[in-house]
Amino acid sequence: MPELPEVETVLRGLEPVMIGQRFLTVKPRRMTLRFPLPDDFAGRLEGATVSHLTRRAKYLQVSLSTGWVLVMHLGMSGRFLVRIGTGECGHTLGGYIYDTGANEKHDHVVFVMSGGHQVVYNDPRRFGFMLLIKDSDLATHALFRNLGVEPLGNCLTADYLAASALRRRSNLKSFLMDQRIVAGLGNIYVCEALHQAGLSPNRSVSCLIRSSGGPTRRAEQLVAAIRHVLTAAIDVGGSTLRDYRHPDGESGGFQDCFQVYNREGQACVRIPCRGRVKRVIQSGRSTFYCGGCQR
DNA sequence: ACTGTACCCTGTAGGC
DNA sequence: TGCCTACAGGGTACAG
Repeated sequence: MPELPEVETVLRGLEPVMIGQRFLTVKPRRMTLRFPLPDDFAGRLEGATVSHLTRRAKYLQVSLSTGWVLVMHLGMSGRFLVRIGTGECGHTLGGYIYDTGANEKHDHVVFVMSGGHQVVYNDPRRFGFMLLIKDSDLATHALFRNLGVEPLGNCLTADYLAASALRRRSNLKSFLMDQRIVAGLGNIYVCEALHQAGLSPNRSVSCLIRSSGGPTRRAEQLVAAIRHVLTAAIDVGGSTLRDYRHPDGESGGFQDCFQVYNREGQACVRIPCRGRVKRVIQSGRSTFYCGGCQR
């Protein structure tokens, strides 16, 4: 579900209700999501104060006063909802203040914050998970150790893409989906970035490398396209498909900007391209692209 | 070492 | 209406 722009939007929605606040009560309504919740999950969070929130790839990291970090991943269908709560006794004062359409049956974890909000984790498919990792172990933890560069950071360059492509023989789609290369891209934004760059998802990654070993113009275009697509998506609060919502219940807007994703059979929007959007399966996932302008 | 497949789980859309 | 299949934003354990 959530790719980088959606996780970034969730982060921004949670910051105002979590930063500087204590966990008063933590109520796991189910002990296992994708993995079991950490031992004594509630006990280790209750009383701790949130110092700050960060995002790495598609992970949310909530840093605590205790030196631990609550690491959360939303999987395919995870979402956070914010309710106005009473705090100490955990009774809901106003119920859902926003009509989000969420099914309460899938509210798996409730964080009651000292500021008077309840942060509810809802996840029908339960592919999401939560972990507690020591701050000092974060960088070397198996989840983060092998992650590639942040696509919106300074490390994503045409040189980096070309160098990463040297050791590989896959196509561009699989290459960009690989979190060890670029961390945070998913199916939607890879499809959109490749369309923006005018590159076919079937093309070999070797097209990024010059014979001298340096980056090609295609590599430059790809970097610019990734940045552009992600930035535009974050600006409108990510994409809302099916059940994804912001913590405040609002929908994202980027689904209205899709050029190829979910548009199989429709006309390419690029002018003067007259191609139609195709859907193919690559590595078991749908790829949408225009056979006309993506070469 | 790399690449593709099956799988975790639930909900929804579309065909009949 | 119901039943069936295919498919969904992710990541991992395997087999080849």
